[in-house]
Amino acid sequence: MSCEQLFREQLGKKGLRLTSQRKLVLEILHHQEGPVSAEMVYDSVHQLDPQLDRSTIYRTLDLLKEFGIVQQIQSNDRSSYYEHTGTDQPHVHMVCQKCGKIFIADQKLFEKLQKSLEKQLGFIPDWSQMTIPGICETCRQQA
Amino acid sequence: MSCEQLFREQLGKKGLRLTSQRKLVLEILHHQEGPVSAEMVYDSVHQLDPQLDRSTIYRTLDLLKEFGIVQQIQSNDRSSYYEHTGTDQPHVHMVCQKCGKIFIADQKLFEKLQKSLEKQLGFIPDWSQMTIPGICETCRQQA
DNA sequence: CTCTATGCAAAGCTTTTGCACGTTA
DNA sequence: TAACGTGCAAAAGCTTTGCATAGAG
Repeated sequence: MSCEQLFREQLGKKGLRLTSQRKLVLEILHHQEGPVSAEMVYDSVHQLDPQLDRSTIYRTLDLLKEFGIVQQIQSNDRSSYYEHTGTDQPHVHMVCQKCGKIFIADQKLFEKLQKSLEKQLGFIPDWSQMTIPGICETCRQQA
Repeated sequence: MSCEQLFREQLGKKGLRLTSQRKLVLEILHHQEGPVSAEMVYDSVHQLDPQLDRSTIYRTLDLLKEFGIVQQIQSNDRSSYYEHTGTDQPHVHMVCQKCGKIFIADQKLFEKLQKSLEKQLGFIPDWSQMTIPGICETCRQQA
């Protein structure tokens, strides 16, 4: 099933509608590589539909997040980033504090940690929303 | 060496000065249990010195962070939290996405993960700035 | 006595909201 | 044709900044 169909279906379940604006936002996210900010989505979308408002972007991103079609990522700046995951597993992101580049970590590395946290503190982490700050190899070599 | 002395020394290195305002902010942080927002610091500080401005709080928190005397924590709301670490090791925080409570994780749990990330991606994480989102035990039982 | 720090007021930035008008199913 | 969605404008919330004055060393 295509992403758009999935979106339409989920919207339908809640009595909501698939509009051209919602389609466009999803379309843009679909063609992005890696996480993008709401502002970046706006920029792309704006070129195709100059009328489309930022508020519509935010409202659409909220829905897509709710449906698990995109994941929201915390960054070190003040804004959120969004990544289209489709039917893939959500994954953990690492953000270089120097260059801002975002890396993706192997999910397996977190399995043991997850079990320990659950056992010790009863806390169940949601890795999909997590960002690990740090320094990437390139920036480290430059320093 | 006391925190204040450490602060004064670090300030001195940069030709900066230890003012009564900076002392007060550090003092307040020192007597807090767990992480507090800039606004919470402001509230406490305000009772002792009603003149002291928010901008001074932010400027001071930046310095303290730079010196490693406090660590800044991302939360699930849009604001930052700060925790006095003094000479202790910085630690990883977990934030419950439902009740907003902040937990502290055992640093040992992260050692293996750290090695793997460094080996696989050349990425060196800065745990002191990391926050793990998730659901705490209490909220889970209520659901 | 010099250079830094502060308070004040205003602006910045991302995100949210209220409302009248369009549009979808 | 009844909800629902959109654009617009304004506001909200946290944080930053410019500038004149006050204060530390």
